[in-house]
Amino acid sequence: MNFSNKIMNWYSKNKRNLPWRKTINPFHILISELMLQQTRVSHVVKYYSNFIQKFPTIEKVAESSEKNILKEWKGLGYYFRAKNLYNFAKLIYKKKFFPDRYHKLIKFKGIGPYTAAAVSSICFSEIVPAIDCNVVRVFSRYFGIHYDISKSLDRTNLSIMIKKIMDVKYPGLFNQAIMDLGATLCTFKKYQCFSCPINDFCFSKNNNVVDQFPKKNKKK
DNA sequence: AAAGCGGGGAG
DNA sequence: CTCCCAGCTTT
Repeated sequence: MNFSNKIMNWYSKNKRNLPWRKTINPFHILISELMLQQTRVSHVVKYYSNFIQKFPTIEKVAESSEKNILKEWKGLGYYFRAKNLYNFAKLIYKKKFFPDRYHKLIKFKGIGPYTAAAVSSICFSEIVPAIDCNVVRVFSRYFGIHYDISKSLDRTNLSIMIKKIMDVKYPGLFNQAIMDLGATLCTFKKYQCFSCPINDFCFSKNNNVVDQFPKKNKKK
């Protein structure tokens, strides 16, 4: 089995049961990804279902007020995300066409490289890696990348590497599989290499240096 | 390249 | 207490 087969096989058996995984409605997926920016999954779960129940469609959001959107966001933090979501809904409501490619999505305020890749791969099967801190951690350990790849330029290089090994038929599932691996087994601390599906060719596991990755530049 | 933006959880 | 988490925008 190649890298992708191992990941996809593991994911099909071990994926977490999360509410936004029951749909490929692009607006719902976008809401989940906006909520998940720098926010833990367990925290988002409480808000996501509540939000889409109150605002199930783009129309409902667009016809609401910013104040009411913010009310649903209360406690989640990073409140500009809610404002960006509201502005996005109003724009799309007028255009009546949901942006279905990475290069279209990333033009909207609040949608960066990660979120554009997540939505376009999950909802529209675009072959583009979604790189969040889980993905950075997994691949910096797997490849043994000896420098800080959290910066934008280096993420472009990482993206090219991932594109070569990702599942081309189910890029959205592949992206989520890597993130799940980073969230459940390849965690920051207390990682569980013994049950990892890709531990055979993992650089840091084979060299016993998992705790040294990912590399971080010292700040301040 | 670095600050600012939130709140919560783990150690 | 510090660091981190399904990041992005602005300076």
